[in-house]
Amino acid sequence: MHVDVLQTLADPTRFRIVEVLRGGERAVNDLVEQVAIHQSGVSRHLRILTEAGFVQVRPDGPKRIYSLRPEPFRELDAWITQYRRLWEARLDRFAEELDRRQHARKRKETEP
Amino acid sequence: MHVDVLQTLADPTRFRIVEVLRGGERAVNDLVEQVAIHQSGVSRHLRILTEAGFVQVRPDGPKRIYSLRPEPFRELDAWITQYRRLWEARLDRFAEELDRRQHARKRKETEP
DNA sequence: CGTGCATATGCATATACGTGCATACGACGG
DNA sequence: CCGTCGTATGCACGTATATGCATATGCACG
Repeated sequence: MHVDVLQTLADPTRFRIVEVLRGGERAVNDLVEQVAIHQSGVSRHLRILTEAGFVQVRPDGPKRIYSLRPEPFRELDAWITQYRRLWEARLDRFAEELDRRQHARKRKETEP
Repeated sequence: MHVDVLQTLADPTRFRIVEVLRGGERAVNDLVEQVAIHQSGVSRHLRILTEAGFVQVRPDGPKRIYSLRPEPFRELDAWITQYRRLWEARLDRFAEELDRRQHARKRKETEP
């Protein structure tokens, strides 16, 4: 895995933004209301998140609608799998197989 | 989840240390050889990792043997589960159930 | 076109943090 | 005891980075 993914998420404000976006796509101003910092800051964080692959933008009139992208989360999930043996022992194989199936399926389905 | 976990991992040197420790317990000097910074820095990082719950120490003569602890990884894994729906859709429930079973097995969790 | 709303960017600042150096602390062997 | 090896800590420094303010850019509508 790559530390950049972690560094991107490690900032409290960006983390919050990501969590809000988990609830669905949002315009910049909607995010500003939830994060307690100035709008310029939010825009800059969104830039960073975009460059790191966490979010994508869709213009809607004068607004810009941001939403999450799966890749970095997937990467993180794949990485942490290597550490599952720390708390599993017996279920390890089972989990790995599940993981394999998920990756194999690769069904794309957008959200509820 | 809590950002501290991410912040702790977000430093390249600490990340490296964690990855090395995935291979098993190590004394401080063993780690120093692998991370390209001064020994004092490594000790400092180990302190941070300890306080964040990532590692534990075991004295061995004059040496100190560090090893990984599962909790923060578990926490991270639990958090990322919320985002699995970004790339899965149907297997989500299955994964959750597996997760539940894992948690049920090891019900032991409190610390300093 | 000009006005207003939504978002991005340049500049300046403060603060946090990783790092090295020197040194202190602790354990063990002679 | 005394010295040495292994590790932790105080101090000083440089740098990265998050933030606010002011302003630029972009888009819609009258």
